[in-house]
Amino acid sequence: MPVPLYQAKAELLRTVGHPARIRILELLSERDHAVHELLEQIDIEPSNLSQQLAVLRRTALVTSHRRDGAVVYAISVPEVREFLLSARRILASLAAAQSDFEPELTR
Amino acid sequence: MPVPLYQAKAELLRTVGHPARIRILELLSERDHAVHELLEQIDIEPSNLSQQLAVLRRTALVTSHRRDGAVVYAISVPEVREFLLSARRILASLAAAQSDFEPELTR
DNA sequence: TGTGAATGTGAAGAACTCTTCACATACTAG
DNA sequence: CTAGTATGTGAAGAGTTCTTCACATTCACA
Repeated sequence: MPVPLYQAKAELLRTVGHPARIRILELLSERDHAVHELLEQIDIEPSNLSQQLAVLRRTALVTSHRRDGAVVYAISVPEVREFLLSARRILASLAAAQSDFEPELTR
Repeated sequence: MPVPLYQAKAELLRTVGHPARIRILELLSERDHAVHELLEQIDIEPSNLSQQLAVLRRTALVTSHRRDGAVVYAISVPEVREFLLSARRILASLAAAQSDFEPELTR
């Protein structure tokens, strides 16, 4: 096994592991968004959004370009969508496993 | 969209986003491992391994039970495997996208 | 029951990440 | 050119996560 792969994976996961950044990636995986459109959807300060976008740019998960005077962001690789779904499936599965026990635990 | 879902996803991703914990999950997704078997494969202190296992237990990603005097760990939900593959696919895709440009950049 | 190997825990400091704020830059329209 | 809106950056402090270390617990079995 290539040793630095764990590092790279860990970095990727930590990069995505932030509520605002997940929100951004989910919005972008529906369609490209201008920064001001993201701002309408996500409740954070403009400069904070900018910071989070910078983090995603640094890891090359998103790309940006200027269109009609606004900066438009896009997902750089389509695999991101499947990845987010995959995370959701784990959560669903964990939640299901927990609720199997809840009847016993809550009585 | 359910608001706390981003939180939960972010937490999950941050939990998995650690080299040792990824290594553990990959080993466990091949087959169950006793703690001392994990120790042979991963180069960290026993107590550190124990800490990382505790983190994974807390988020219910793994389960443990004692078998023949040793503590054996197992993946709790099978979706973890697909999730890790999914992460690898993004990395591969990002790497491919980068190397498309390398010829220009390195000359 | 006593010893040793295996596993786990708590606490502390180092290292890292987040948010915020003040300011910088970019571009558009008047 | 000038004002105004949109976007980005740097730096500081608060908060969080990691690693380490000393020690606790568990269990097998002599």
